[in-house]
Amino acid sequence: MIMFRIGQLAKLLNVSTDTLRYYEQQGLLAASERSAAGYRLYDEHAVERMRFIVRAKEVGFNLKDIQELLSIKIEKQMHSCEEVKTLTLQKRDWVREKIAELSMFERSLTLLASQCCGGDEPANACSILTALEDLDGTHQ
Amino acid sequence: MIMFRIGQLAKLLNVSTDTLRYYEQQGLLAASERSAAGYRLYDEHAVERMRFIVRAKEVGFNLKDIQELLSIKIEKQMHSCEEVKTLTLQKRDWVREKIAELSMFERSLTLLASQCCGGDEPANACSILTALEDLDGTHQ
DNA sequence: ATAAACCTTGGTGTTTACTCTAAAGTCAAT
DNA sequence: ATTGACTTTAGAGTAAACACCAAGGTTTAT
Repeated sequence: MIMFRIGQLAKLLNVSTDTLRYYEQQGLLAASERSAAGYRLYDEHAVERMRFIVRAKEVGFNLKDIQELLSIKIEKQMHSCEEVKTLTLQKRDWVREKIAELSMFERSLTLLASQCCGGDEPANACSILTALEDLDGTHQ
Repeated sequence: MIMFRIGQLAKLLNVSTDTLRYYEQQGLLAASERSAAGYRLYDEHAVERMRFIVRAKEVGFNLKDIQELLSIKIEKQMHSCEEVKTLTLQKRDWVREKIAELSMFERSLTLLASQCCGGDEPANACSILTALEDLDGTHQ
C-alpha cells in the first residue's frame, strides 16, 4: 500500500501542507494513520477524498458546502439526490447574486471611465470625480 | 452653520455610527470639530465628503481606492484625469476578473445540476457526486 | 430629577481560507 | 557526524469592513 507523507500529497495535488493540516483541523480530511514518529500518512482513500475536495472547490463550493457534500457522499443511501441538487442550485443562485452585484459595478465603472477624457491635464473638472460628488446618474 | 452629531449623520446617509468612527480611524472622514463634551460634529463639508465615499462604494471602489480618490479630489490640480481614469479602469478590470471566475462557477454548477435527477431516491448514483469523484468533465 | 436616548473610548469578535512562525523532532545521505 | 530536507505542535497573523460590547459621561424631555 502506497502511503503519502503530507509534503508528497501536497505536491501531488498542488496545495500547501498548511492547507492539508487546515483541512484536517476543519474535519475535511484526516490522515489515514500516523508513522511511528507522528508523521501524517495518507492512503489512496485519503487521496481520493482530497481530490474530491479540490474539485468541489474548483466548481465554486466553499469548505462548509464541501463538509456537507462529504457527509452525504460517505452515506449515500442516507441522503437523496434532491439534497445534493439543492445544495448545488443554492450555490449557483448565490454565485448569480454575486455576479449581479459585480455587473452593476462593472457597468458603473465602465460608464464613468467612458466619460473621462483620461488626459494628462489636472483633474480639476474630472468627470469621474464630479460624478461621485454630485447627485448620481451613475446608477443608470 | 448646521452641525450633525454622529447619529444624525449616520441616519442621514444610512450607515452606522460604527462605520463613521471606523472611517475616521481609517483616515477617510474626520469630524469637523468636537463639542465641549467631546462629541463628534460634522459640517456640510464632512457630509459631502461622506456622500462621496458612499457613492464611490456604490460603484465598487473599496476603502483603499477611496483613500486615493479622496486625496486626488482634495488636490485636483496636483493630479491628472489619467490617474483617476486609470484607477477606475483597474477596478473595472478587477471586477471583470471576479465576474469571469464566478461565471465559470455558474456554468459548472448549472451543468452539474442539470445532469442530476434531483429525485427523492438515495444518492447512491448521484451524478453530481460521481462527477466530483471522477476525473472531471466539469470544466468543459 | 430622572429616565431615555445619545455619545465617548478601548477593546474584542466576525467571516473565510489559509499563511507564517518558532521550537523541536525525524530521516536520508554524505 | 552532521547537513539538509522534512515533519510536528500551538499559536499568531492576514485581508476587509465593519459589528458588538462594557463602562461611563451628556443631552433632552418630561
